[in-house]
Amino acid sequence: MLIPQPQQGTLADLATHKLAHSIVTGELAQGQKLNEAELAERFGMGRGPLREALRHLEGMRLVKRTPNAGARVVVLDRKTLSDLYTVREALEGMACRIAATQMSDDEIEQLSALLDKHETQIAEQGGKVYAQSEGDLDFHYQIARGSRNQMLMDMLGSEQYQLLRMCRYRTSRNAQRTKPALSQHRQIVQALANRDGELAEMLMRRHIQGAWRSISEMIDREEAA
Amino acid sequence: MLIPQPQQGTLADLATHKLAHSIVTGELAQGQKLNEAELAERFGMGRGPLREALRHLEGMRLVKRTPNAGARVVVLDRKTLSDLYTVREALEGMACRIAATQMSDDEIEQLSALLDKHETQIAEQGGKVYAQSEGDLDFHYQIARGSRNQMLMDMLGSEQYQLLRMCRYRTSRNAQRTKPALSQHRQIVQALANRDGELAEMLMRRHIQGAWRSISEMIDREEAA
DNA sequence: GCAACTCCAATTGTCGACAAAGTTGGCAAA
DNA sequence: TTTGCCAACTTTGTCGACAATTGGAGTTGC
Repeated sequence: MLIPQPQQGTLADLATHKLAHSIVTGELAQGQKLNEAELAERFGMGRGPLREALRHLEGMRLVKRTPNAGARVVVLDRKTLSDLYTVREALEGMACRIAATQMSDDEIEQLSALLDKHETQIAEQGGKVYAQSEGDLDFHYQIARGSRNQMLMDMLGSEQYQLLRMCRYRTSRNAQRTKPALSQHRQIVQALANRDGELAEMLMRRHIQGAWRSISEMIDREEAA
Repeated sequence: MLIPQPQQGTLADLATHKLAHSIVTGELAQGQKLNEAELAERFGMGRGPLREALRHLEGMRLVKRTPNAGARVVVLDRKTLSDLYTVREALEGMACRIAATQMSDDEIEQLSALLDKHETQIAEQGGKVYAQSEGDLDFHYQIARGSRNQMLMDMLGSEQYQLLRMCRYRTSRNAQRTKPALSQHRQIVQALANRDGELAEMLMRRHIQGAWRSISEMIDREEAA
């Protein structure tokens, strides 16, 4: 689970995690109004902690607040997603380049093993693309960790960037792209193993560009229907 | 002023801005404990809005909270700054590449005019490096705007990223680097005018690497003393 | 029939008070 | 003198109530 510590100290943090999860999984629809009193009751807490949670989620860009008019779940329109993937390309490309010089041989080996696991999962899957999607995030996060850059790790992984997971949940249903993605992942690991940072960055950027094209086409089809 | 709307609706937002400003300018020292009751009184508001503001600042990475132990101003140690500049290199490089194809001729012309203004400011300066520092941020933010990518703009400009301004305030006092920086800025504008995105990205990345080296050396000197 | 106005309910913003956790200082025993 | 424990104080976390603003329903006038 990539959502940070599900339970910890304060109610506000708990509410943050619950809400983030509900938003990411789509349990709370995009653009939906978030009623403070109702949510507070559902979580069994007062409105104070819940308001703090909303402020935190606002910082995460998962909700959008307008003064005196409450908070709404963010809507991932085409432009927002496009912007997101551009940022991702820049950040993950950088992470990959650094990881090539910073990761230990052991870590790269584990990354390779992770891909083996994905491969068997895909082979025996059925409709469990969801697992692959989460696994894909794992792969990318491991590389972010490999950069030894805490800010990159925060932005790409735990805290910031839940937007990406949200996007995944929406689009992973009919993702036909698992096999080419896996192949690209293997290429990236190979470049990392060769300690070729420039190549690794380039492969990662192309990988993300490809993912965006795939998602973009999917949105086109959805809009046509 | 790059801090977004100083006064707007709610007290919590107001407190957010005031606190952000105090932290960025160093009025609140790094690592300083933030006492809720005291701050609430100073701002003339209850603790509720102030707590929300702290949550927001936590999302901005300007304060660090530990449950049941309050919030402290973040400390910019060497590693954090290094990570920050790496992220900046990736994001601003990307912004610059896109801006080369997206900015209008008029915008590029204005950018060039901005640099002219900086040049005269530097010539007649004295010790007013501060103004140049803010001006430098302006330059970088204009390029972010040129990318037409709202997420990049948020990350590099208004909301997120006040960390950078904080760093600037700390290091701008004895910045000897204004002249080479201006020259690099001009090169970047030239690349933008030529619509050469790849070159513009490369120049921007080198520019930021140079800035980091300069700051890194400054930290070395400070640590030696 | 449509527009605009008014009033009302619902929702957000704010405050003060209480509960819980953490911190500090002093006191006693080794 | 040092060390460990205990108690009081400080600070954070939480709740309920009140004020202010908004959005909408209903009504009235044109």
